[in-house]
Amino acid sequence: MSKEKYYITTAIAYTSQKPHIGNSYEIVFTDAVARLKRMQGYDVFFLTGTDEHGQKIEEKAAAAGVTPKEYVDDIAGQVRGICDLLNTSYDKFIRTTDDYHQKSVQAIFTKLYEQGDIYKSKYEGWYCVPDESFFTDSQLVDGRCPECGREVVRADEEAYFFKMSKYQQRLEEHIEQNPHFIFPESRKKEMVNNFLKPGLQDLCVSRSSFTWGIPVPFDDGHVIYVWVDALSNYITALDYMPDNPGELYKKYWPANAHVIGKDILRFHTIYWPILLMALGEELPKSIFGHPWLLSGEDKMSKSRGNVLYADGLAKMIGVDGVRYYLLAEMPYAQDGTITYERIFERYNSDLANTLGNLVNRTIAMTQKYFGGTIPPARRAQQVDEELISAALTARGEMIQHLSAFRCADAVDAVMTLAKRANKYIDETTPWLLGKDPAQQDRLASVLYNLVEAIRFLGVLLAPFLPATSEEIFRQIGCPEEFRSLVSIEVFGWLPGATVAQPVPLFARLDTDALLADIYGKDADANAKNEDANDNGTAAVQPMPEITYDDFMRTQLLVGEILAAEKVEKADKLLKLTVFDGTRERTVVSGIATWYTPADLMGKKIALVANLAPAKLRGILSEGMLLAADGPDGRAQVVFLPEDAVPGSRVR
RNA sequence: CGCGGGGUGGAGCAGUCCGGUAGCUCGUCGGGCUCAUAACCCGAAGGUCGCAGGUUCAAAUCCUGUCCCCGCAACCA
Repeated sequence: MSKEKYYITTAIAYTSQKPHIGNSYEIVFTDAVARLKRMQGYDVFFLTGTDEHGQKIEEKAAAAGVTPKEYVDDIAGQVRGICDLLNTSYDKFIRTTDDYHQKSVQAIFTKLYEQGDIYKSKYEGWYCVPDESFFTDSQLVDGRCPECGREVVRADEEAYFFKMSKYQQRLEEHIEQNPHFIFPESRKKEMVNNFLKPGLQDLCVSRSSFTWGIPVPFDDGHVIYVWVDALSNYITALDYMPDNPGELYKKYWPANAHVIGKDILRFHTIYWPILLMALGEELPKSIFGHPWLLSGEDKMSKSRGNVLYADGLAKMIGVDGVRYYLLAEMPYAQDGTITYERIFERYNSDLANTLGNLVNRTIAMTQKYFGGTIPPARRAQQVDEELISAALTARGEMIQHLSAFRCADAVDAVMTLAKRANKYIDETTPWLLGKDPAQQDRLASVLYNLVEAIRFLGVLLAPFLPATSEEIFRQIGCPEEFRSLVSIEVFGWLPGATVAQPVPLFARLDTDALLADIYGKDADANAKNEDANDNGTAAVQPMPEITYDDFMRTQLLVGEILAAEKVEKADKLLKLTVFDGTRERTVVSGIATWYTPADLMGKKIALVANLAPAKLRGILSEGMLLAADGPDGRAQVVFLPEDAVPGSRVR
């Protein structure tokens, strides 16, 4: 009898930089689901990997002075290292630079081209010959090149397009007929209302402006753009080739679930299904757009210095500590937050106090009263029933919630059992029973029930905290055959128990000391401008050294702000009139969130005077002003002394 | 009126689809216990469920309006 298959994937991580804890959430979450499915007896295939092409990587590699391949090898190694560190049970790690993937993507592209779904067309625009650049109507300044002000000509560039509109109706029908295709529900609405209803445009699926990508096989100078390349990983990983799918593909496709971030929902719920339709393949069963993990109130970003990394955190609270936080704390459909305070609080109260202490005290009592082995003679009482019922309830709820991807609820269901077991100890007062020789049978019964409840916890925690689960089994002396989901269908299947010496599962954290240490280090690191990677905070990326002459190519001048006004229909933009010592110029700056025009009137600022002009929201901006990133990502304009002379050089 | 999400005791969340005692975790205060990792158990205080109307016997929940926050899009040179 062959097992039912279950194919689940994460998105592939973009290898432009080391993934932070928010990125790691996705694979840990997916891992929990995959582990549950395996426990339920499914034949699971769990895929993750890296997306390694594109212009951004080409640029980053160049800046770092290495080849793109060297660059992505390094980052992909880090991504995989974090997946391993976090003890995730992926079956395959795909890289879009893998040979088989590239070949398959080329074959897919070719097939779509040959059947007419991809066609070559022209990207039309205004072309500035000296600058070799294209511009759209809205980018032009008075009909001229925004870069150099010269004449532009109508020109076009060749590119490949995918006929999205052809499949639009079929996709709409599919979404309607399969209510669980996109979830949570609110995300589905977003996709349908924002993108499907207004109508799909044909999608440009090739680029010729950079070379770090999979070449279009029949047309030099074009590379396949990210949509066809990255999305296809879900099938190329299964040895898919058009018209000749491999064994893995036949076995596992269609995917049961694509787990992805809410930011890339559009690509997965619209482009990807249409691509599959065009290939004549089945669509994935469901696509889950998970929320984001925010650092405090904000998105994690290096410039804000609020980035946390899985490895740094794991050093402080262990791998399962990190996993626990992610799995227990993230809401189902809303963004979650992470701060050191919350991490430590959660760890202490749930893992150390509720769970760890329960296991510890139970085992310690078993040792103390029975030398580690619970005697067979027992006597049950009414109070036992509540514990037993709580254990069975926890099993059902954990499975139900995690199957519905409501991970925090699933974890909560398990912890509820741990709390109930702690209460049971209070109700049964084994330390009193221990003093009464006549109560030996009852004491044995109480301790047995506790060990059995802990065995339930061990099984139920396995999807979330695999290492802790193992350790629990070891300490209560639970044999292999009593560690399965099936083995906890009935309370009391464990015949007896001989426990090991108690070892605390999770040492309590000295929160104050840790926080003091962290913030102390942070302050240090900021002061010295050092890489503070190790303690889980942001790293400052070193940049290549430049010469004095390099620096002096930037013409920094003292500018005086003569006038300022908000730009209409742009939340963040202020239009400034700046006197540079010679003339007045217009500078558009994205600081309206933090500064009102009145804040800036008459102020002296550092103006980058020889910056190429650019058109922002229809206004030509001639230069920029210097600002720093403050706390919370706020911009802090660098104001110069009031008596600074406009036009004088800043250096 | 570009699209969407959210405002529930000090903090973080659930409940809203299918109206009917406002629930959970943390924190605070008081008590209990001593097996255990100053852990565990019990109890209490604390909320007019953003605001204003409406429907209803009854509204956190349905309807209308309004304020505020957050994403996306636009846009940070």
